[in-house]
Amino acid sequence: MGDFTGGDVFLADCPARLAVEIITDKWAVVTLYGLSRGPRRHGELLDLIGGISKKMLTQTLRRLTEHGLATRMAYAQVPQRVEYELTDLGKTLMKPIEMLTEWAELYGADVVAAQEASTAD
Amino acid sequence: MGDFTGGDVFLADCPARLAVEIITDKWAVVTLYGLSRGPRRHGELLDLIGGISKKMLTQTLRRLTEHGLATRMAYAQVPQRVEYELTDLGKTLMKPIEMLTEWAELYGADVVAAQEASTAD
DNA sequence: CTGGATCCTTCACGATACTG
DNA sequence: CAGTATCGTGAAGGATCCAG
Repeated sequence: MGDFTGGDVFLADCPARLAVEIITDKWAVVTLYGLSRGPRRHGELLDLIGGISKKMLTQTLRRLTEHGLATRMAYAQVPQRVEYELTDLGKTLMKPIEMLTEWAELYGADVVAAQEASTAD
Repeated sequence: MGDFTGGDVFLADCPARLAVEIITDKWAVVTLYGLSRGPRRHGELLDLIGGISKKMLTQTLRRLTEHGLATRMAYAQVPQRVEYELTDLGKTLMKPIEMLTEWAELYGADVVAAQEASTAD
């Protein structure tokens, strides 16, 4: 996403940009989370992740697969069965994500409080 | 990720959702990063973060401020001078973000490789 | 210099219907 | 059940001009 003429920070084209791209994807984190406990079928994820549409889930899963974070296994059955699973690479990403959720548990209330304080001004 | 015991829906309203919202914001992470080394002026950030528009930066900074992650200090000068700085709360978020950038440094190449492999199909 | 207000374009996303 | 295709809407985001 970027060629920048910026300075020394991480914005130029350092690899961190990549992580941001992956994480910034609206449904990626949630989907990864849905896969964190083992293989899941498309329909299972659909239920597990409330609020995501079939289209977005498919799209997100394909992207994760293309990035080598998940695998897609289709079983030739009727009815068709497709399972997604984290790759080893994908699993390595779960640790940073867990850090994030831990942060949210620790400081989420503070953020909400700040938000309300500024809204009620 | 504490709660997500069994058949729980991750998305429902667990605190992690908040972190996802903050992080998912396209420019938030980059902006936080720009502030991680100390107070920065609006214009400085604009240069530091290549590719961001003035509008988006303002908008992102306001949201960070509302969330209690940054402070805005305006000095009554001519020309006007406004500095943004991470709050203590904001600084706590930097650790998870650093985890992410570390991940990117470690595994970014793998992701790119996977991406190219799948694109070249 | 900072940042608000418009305008305008693009696209992300959901809903729906259809294929295998 | 899994995935694709199409369409429509609303939001995101850039460019530009204006104000303090």
